[in-house]
Amino acid sequence: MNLAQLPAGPANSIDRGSKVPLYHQLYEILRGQIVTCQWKPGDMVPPESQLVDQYDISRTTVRQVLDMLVNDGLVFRQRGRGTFVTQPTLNHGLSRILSFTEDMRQRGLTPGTRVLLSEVVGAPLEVADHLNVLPGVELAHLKRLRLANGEPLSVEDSYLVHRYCPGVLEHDYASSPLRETLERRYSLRLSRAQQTIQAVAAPKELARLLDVRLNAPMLHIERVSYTPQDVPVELLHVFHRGDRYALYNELLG
Amino acid sequence: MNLAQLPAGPANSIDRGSKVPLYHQLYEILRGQIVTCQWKPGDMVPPESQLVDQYDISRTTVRQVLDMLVNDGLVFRQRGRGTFVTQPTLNHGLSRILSFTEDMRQRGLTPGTRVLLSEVVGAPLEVADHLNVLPGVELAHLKRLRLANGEPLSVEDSYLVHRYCPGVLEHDYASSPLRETLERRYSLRLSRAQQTIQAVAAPKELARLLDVRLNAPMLHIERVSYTPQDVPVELLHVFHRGDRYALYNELLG
DNA sequence: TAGTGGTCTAGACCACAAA
DNA sequence: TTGTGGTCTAGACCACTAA
Repeated sequence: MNLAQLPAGPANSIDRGSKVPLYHQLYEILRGQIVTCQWKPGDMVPPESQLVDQYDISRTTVRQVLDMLVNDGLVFRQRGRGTFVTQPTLNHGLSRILSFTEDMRQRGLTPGTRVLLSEVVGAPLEVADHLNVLPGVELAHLKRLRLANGEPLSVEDSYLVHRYCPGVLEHDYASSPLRETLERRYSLRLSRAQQTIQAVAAPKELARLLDVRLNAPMLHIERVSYTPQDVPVELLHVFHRGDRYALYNELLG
Repeated sequence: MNLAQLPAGPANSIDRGSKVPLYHQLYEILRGQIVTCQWKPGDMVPPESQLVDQYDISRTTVRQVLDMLVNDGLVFRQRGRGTFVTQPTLNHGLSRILSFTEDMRQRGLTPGTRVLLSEVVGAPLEVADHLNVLPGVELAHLKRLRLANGEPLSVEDSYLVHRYCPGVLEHDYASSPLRETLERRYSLRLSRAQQTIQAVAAPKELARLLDVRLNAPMLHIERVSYTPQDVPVELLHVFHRGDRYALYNELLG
């Protein structure tokens, strides 16, 4: 059995007997084409008429799926021309959960990582609260220094509920994204997250790690990520150097 | 002619002869009911079947409109129960353009304002660039100190293209929101905005105004707002005290 | 059981872009 | 002219909620 031939990921055909709605199945299929880069930015998505024929689904349902992808920012439509895969957006970190690697690539920077700490700990009270577990429950704690073009940019402090991903710390997170391991090895997909963003002053340890003066301004993000079943899995604290990192997003009136 | 009887805002009936799509007309009508608080948070929106009858529009189209309102975060649906107006969300400042007043109300704080500066100036180079006008073009410049429960919280620096709203500075912005004046007096609706968010150190003047020490961490937001025709109207710089203000939002995987 | 939203179909006609 | 997406209709059957 070869994992590459049978990815745990999305199927590529519709199962009419399944209880999963057709539009949801088709959504997973098309989304899979895009996130795996089988359809690349700028590529035209098959026209609605072709999707209707190919999957034997009504145009209304096909359009519902495309609407979802448009909402996700994965594709855009042009009347008379077609539907196209979006160029990676500039909505840095404020609409989709990005790994540090993805974020840096989008900014045209080369990512680097140094693992500072990797240990299993009992959940501190405040962390337990965010992850909806009892204090003392085993958590995987991973602390990493992030570099952009070799320069220190951020410090990430990650707490994972260990029973959902036992042995998670045995992998190497200097080179491969944590989210990738969670998805591949533990089938843990983080589909949703809540975060707060604040400006804070760098304490001594952070200042030293990031090579800034004491009390330098930092962008602090606290994020809790959830599975599709709304189970909280990860509490993440990120501290970005204020002089080197900005968030960008778009608002509606 | 009484403005209260004939608001410039949305009509409340469908015009089948109009070139504006039905779904868009219905969207404006329903959205109007909500933003004017004729339908209040928690209220049930008329069931789809009733909207179908009332406006003589097919259910598919009615559902398309409700989908848009759901996407806007204005309503949510519950199968078997109905569709309801949302409680004002906690997505503070990261998905909809909020006035300071709205923002404070959502946080349960009492807003206050002191106008620091109000003048017409020639556009500086950097500002002109953001607003897509030539350097030197007349801009209305408004600088305000914002208070929460009487304590200094933020400083807002606003630049408006003066020819779109001549005389805008003659109104009183200590008590009424700028956006409200723009919409009522000048029919300028800000429907979209782009912003960047950064942590910065408080310079001397800001530190004095906000009663923090020099170089204290501040959350800096730079925002350009656009009309529905994509004309940039306002460049806004906001500086929030880092210890008293946080942003919150939700992400998708 | 009655009323709600959730899913899905098979059409129709239109506006726009490109050849 | 052809092919694309944009708008709209009139149904159908289902799943869930509440009385």
